[in-house]
Amino acid sequence: MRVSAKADYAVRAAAELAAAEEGPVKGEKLAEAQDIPLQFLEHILLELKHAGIVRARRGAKGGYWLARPAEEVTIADVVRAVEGPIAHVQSSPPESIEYRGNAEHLQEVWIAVRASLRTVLEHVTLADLVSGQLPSEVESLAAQPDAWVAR
Amino acid sequence: MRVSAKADYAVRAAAELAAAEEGPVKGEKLAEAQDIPLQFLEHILLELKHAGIVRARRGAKGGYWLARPAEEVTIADVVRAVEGPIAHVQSSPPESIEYRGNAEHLQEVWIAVRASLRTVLEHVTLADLVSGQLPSEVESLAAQPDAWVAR
DNA sequence: GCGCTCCTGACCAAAAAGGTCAGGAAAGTC
DNA sequence: GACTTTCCTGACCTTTTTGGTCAGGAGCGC
Repeated sequence: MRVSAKADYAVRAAAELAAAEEGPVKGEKLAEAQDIPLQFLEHILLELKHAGIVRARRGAKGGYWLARPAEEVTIADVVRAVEGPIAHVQSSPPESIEYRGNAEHLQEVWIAVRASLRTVLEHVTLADLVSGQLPSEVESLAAQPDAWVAR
Repeated sequence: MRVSAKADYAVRAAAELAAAEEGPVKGEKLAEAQDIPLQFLEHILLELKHAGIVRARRGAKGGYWLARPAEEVTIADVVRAVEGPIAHVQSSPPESIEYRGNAEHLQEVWIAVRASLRTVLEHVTLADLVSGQLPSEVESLAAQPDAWVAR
């Protein structure tokens, strides 16, 4: 139940692309802006490209840009591109697991876990992230003082 | 963002303990009931014991039982005992991370992610899980047909 | 043709995941 | 007190994941 460095880097780089003016941004610039090891970032950007989230051009004046408008790319899209499916249990999607005995209802719990993650990740777009105008459900989750304390 | 086998096993074993009549339950019985490798399960139960969730006694008539009533143990308690803190980012808690540039608001997003996980994991108790009577917020998350389809 | 920048695969070390094995230490029974 | 049962613990193991680095190739623009 943790967020990997790779996913964190991917979202941060995507945020930089979302905020960029028209035209390609060099990998090096992204790496500097977000303090990410360049060569590692390039692998991440390649995965984002393969997932159809980003486009790229080589050569002078080359760089990366978002394949779609920032309003249409969610954080879930970016995270899935680099980490794979969200909230799998033992490497299987929760809807395909069958529990026995007294754990029968555990499936519903994991489904609910995934659904709750989706309500955040699928509703925040890169445009929201850059502007700081998060959707109201997300805003209110983050607004609870409780949410900021460790347990 | 996945649930490990260990966490899944831990919750399932805890559910069996929650459902058991008064008195200790043998590790072997738990392993059979939930189809978990016995020796692996014993390590997990030991961690649950160290976390104060479970108690144990050795010898004939020995076994494991819940240290607290099943109504007072949440799934979050069990998951934290074996997986550590929920929703850390790059091994740090989200409240302690500072983001720069256009990713500044990413912290709020990760905080919201953690909060949303907590609304499920901290509100479902072992008693809820065994009875199938999940809290209404959780029930309604799992009731959306959408929640059951992969993305 | 030359420099720039992305693209790709190979490689690497450390940690985590998911177990297994062997033996010791308590608790109960005879 | 011996014996059985069951938990307790650490060592060990293999495979995968994580978080990178390195070296070279391929396309683009001038």
